[in-house]
Amino acid sequence: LNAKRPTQKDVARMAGVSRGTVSMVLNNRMNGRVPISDETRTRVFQAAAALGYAPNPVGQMLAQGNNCLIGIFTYDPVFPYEQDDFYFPYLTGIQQEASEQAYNVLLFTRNHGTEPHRIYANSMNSLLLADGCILMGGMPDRDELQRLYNEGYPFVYIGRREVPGCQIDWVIHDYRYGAAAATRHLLQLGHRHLGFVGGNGEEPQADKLAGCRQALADGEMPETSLQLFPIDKSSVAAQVVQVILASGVTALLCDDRKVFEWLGREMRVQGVRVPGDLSLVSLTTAEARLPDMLAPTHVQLNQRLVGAVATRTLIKRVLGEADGPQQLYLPCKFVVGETTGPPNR
Amino acid sequence: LNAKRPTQKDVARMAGVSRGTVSMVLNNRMNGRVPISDETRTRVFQAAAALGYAPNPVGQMLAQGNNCLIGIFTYDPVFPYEQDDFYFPYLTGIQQEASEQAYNVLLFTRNHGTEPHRIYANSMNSLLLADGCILMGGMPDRDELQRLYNEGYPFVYIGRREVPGCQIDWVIHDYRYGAAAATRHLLQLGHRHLGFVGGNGEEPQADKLAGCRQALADGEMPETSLQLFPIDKSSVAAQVVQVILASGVTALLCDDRKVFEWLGREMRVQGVRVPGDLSLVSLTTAEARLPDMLAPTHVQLNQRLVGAVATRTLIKRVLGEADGPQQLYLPCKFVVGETTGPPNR
DNA sequence: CTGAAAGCGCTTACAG
DNA sequence: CTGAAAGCGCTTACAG
Repeated sequence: LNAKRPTQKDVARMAGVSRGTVSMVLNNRMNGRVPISDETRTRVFQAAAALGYAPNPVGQMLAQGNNCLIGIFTYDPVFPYEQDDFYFPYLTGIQQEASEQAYNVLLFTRNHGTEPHRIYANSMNSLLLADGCILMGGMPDRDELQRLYNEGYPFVYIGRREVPGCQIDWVIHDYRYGAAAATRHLLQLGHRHLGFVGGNGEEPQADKLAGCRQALADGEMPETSLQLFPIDKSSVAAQVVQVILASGVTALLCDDRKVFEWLGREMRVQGVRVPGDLSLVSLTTAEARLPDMLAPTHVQLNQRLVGAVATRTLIKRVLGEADGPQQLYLPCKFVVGETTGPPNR
Repeated sequence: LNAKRPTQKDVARMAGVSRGTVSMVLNNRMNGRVPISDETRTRVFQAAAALGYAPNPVGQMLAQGNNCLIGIFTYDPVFPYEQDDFYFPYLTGIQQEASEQAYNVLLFTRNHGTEPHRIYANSMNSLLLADGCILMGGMPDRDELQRLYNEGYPFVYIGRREVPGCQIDWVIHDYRYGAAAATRHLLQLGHRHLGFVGGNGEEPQADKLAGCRQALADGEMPETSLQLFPIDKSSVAAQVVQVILASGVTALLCDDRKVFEWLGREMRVQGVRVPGDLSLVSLTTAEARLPDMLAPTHVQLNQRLVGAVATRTLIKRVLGEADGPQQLYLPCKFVVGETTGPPNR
């Protein structure tokens, strides 16, 4: 395509030195103890500038074996786009931390067309270009995680994930705390019969459920209950709302914002009043997006922080500075909005 | 750190073939016309699987000279975070297109601490790891763009940017069209004296201004005017609003969403009614974020599309399939909301 | 102070 | 059908 880029050899020839010297000068390294003469140095710099030379990073990477590259791989489709505002704050945190530690960030989008998205495309690890990788996504392939772990490839999962036989690194919000706080709030308002609506049965949801149950137990109230309403992709909102209404619960803990909004919309359609007829809590960050929406009572996450800490942890792991499995719970905050109130019945 | 990863040589040894053969088999390439025997192939595959071998992409990149990597570099700080929802839709579009074309995406965050963010860190092109790069950001360094262009490094700017002596590639919304539509709308409502509030004087703003002026000229109304209210980082909202009110304009075209929200907030503080006292238009996508906010009259962008088209253009350029400068205007849509109405005076 | 050589892990003509 | 060699562009001990 373009005229070939100038190479180290060109600079060396022009400056009248060897390639090794060019490398030393440009990287400001003096390998033996004796420094290179100022006169030689300026000759090299001038030649580099004259040629518009910049070292080919690929050559450097190969020779040094260190790429200064943090990968991001997600098991979720990047699309549908509605998830952007959930996914991207993590990315911001990752970028920030990577930037501070002088790493670039590599998004492994390459095989994202293939369904499902896999790390071992053609049965080979496709993550090797990065020194280590941040993994995300609701439903990872545990076998892949196990294999990755056994191969010694450095990675950190955003979200708690248990892999048989391995203690993988993860960073995650303390969903358990958040769910417990939400449950206490509902108990204080006078609710006794709570519902929990959730989708997949992955660890983050288990943590939330555990938090709810613990708060109920700690509350030591007589006659409290927690009913589960499992949903999946085939669930119909109208039916789910009917089932919930018929169940006698007066308040609903929603696994995440998506469930929260999905139910909220349907309730409005059916004329169910929130919080009059039913109190509603989102166990992840939710926002009042439309002008006529209530401010949600929700557990506010700090995705930026989680992303940054995951990156810090990963870099430590890459550098061999992490001893033992890193499994971190980061704080989240319970925020009382307008979607919860005293029970009506 | 970890036990060293198995290398091509290990596979070759185990399978009892040469390194070249391993390469041929694993890449499913038959360089001469004669295929490699099935028996040899399975031996190689088995050895690779047994060792958990995956080719080191850095080696491949160096040998092939093609990295399948699209870079993203922005002159804007990634932070403050408020810009996330403006910046990220572009990213989504880039990712999508890169994914479809089997490219990975590299975020050049590495020197993002240094102020200002530069491509030529240590006077050397830091973008070389990617085959080509998408550039973004409000206030690029034109000298860098010129140098990049002259070196033949493939890049596409998101946003029109003129560089002396070069015809660089860019992809951009048709702001001119959007601004013209907004202006026509205001004229139809009966406004005659319009204001334009804008910050930097970069090309996108010039396009918007040109659109406004053209619509005014085409309207052929007597006694219309367009007043400019330039602002910068030191501008105080309260003062700007005072100046605007005193100026006699009845409608305001805001260069972007940030200006729109900044003025909107201040007007509410001062009790200026929108659109009663003043009609307000945002010339980029704006949303009603708070429950008691009006639906904005605005020009709706399609950042995802722009990101995707920029990526497509860049890849063509990288592959040498682009002939001549690529300078594309993509459609945007004018949306009438609640912040515009007939003038009061 | 500087140069020649080996090596990083791969691919690709070129011989056999 | 397969192997030996050169080359991608760099860095890093090692000699001088």
